[in-house]
Amino acid sequence: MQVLAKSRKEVLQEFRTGGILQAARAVFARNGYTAATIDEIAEAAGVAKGTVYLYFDSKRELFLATLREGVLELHAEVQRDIDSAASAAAKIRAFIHGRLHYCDRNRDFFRIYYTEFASLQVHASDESPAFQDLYDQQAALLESILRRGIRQGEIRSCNVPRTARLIYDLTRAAIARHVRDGKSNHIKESTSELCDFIWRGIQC
Amino acid sequence: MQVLAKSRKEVLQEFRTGGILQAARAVFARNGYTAATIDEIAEAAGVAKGTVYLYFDSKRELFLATLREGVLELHAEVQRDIDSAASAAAKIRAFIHGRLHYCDRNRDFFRIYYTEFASLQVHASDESPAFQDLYDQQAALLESILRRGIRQGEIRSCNVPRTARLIYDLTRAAIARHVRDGKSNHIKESTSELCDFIWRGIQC
DNA sequence: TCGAGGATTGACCCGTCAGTCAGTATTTTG
DNA sequence: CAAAATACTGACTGACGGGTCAATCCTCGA
Repeated sequence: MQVLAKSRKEVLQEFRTGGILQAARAVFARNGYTAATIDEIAEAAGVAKGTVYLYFDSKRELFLATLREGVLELHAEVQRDIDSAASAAAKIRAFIHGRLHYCDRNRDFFRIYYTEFASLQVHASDESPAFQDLYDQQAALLESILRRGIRQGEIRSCNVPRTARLIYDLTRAAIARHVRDGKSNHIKESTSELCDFIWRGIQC
Repeated sequence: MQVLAKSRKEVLQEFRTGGILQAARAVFARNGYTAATIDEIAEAAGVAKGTVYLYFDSKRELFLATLREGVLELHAEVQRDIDSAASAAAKIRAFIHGRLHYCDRNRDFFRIYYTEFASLQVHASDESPAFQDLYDQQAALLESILRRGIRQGEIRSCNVPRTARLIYDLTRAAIARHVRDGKSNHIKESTSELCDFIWRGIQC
């Protein structure tokens, strides 16, 4: 019964962890990190406060776990979309559309992601490096798309890291508006408009 | 002596208010709203905690006053720059350059502005409307520049409000990188690169 | 110089909440 | 079924910090 017992324990572990993470995501998204309380998260998850601390060491760690979970899932999904696109233009479109699509389905996650990203930009902190790496990795992804596009004559020569950042920033801002305005339709249109802007600029 | 007495009081009022605002700006920028304490701000301003409450009703109000002061000054400066530019391209450049220039000189302000903007985007709050108006007013400024450019054949037809937002977002993101990376030079270059991106896109 | 009125101070009050842990419930094992 | 192990609970603690206010300090006119 050793194997089964262990499996049962694992299942329970996963069940609780998942439930708490889901509750935390909602509460953090609604109130922001500071205003959210462990009591509220515990209640939302249907467990006692103490139980939360059986699965996560601290409020901060719970928050970071919530963030990390979403970021990893987002990145994996977007990566898939990009890989199945051919041209640089299509890959950039996949980058934008994949993100919009994921965040539209996971608005709570995006709220956390967005504010945390902003404060990370501005306040150096201890756990910054870990997330900075995740972000940089995404920027690097865009950079390689751009470089390939330039090499193949699809994209004009430009400062690649800087341009990658601009596209990344534009995408984030576009998602913010989407999430804020609450329209879950029009994702395709938003993507097209944004791609058009990035591609052609505003010049006549 | 009525007039003089009043004037003296006013001078003192202004002196204290200014000192506290300045200290608050630095402390809020360094620690963020929640982690900042009134004790720390009071110490930085060289007054006792109670004195802070003689000039501002609450922590939140002090924060908002700090933010408002900067936003108004920024907007006034940028407005001047835009007014003295002729073409749409020059006005957009003035919009970007003016902001970069101001925030580069007032980095503490920008840190506050940036994080607050992000959380405003995501969490509806009581005092949102007042600041939302300020932001919208800036977006409207950009919109009228765009419309004029389109009318005069300088800019191609596009979704004006959306495009204005994109330019606004790009500018903010560019400043964030500047402030984060700490280079106070290269403002002109950054402006040019950004204008180029907005104008021509990345297409070959 | 005196004292009235205003400005300033900082010790204190009090609500909040992250984190703890002794006790209870549930499951497993022998 | 008893007892050991494991999971869970929620009342409690201690730190923290926003906000207060009685006491003190200054300034200035008489």
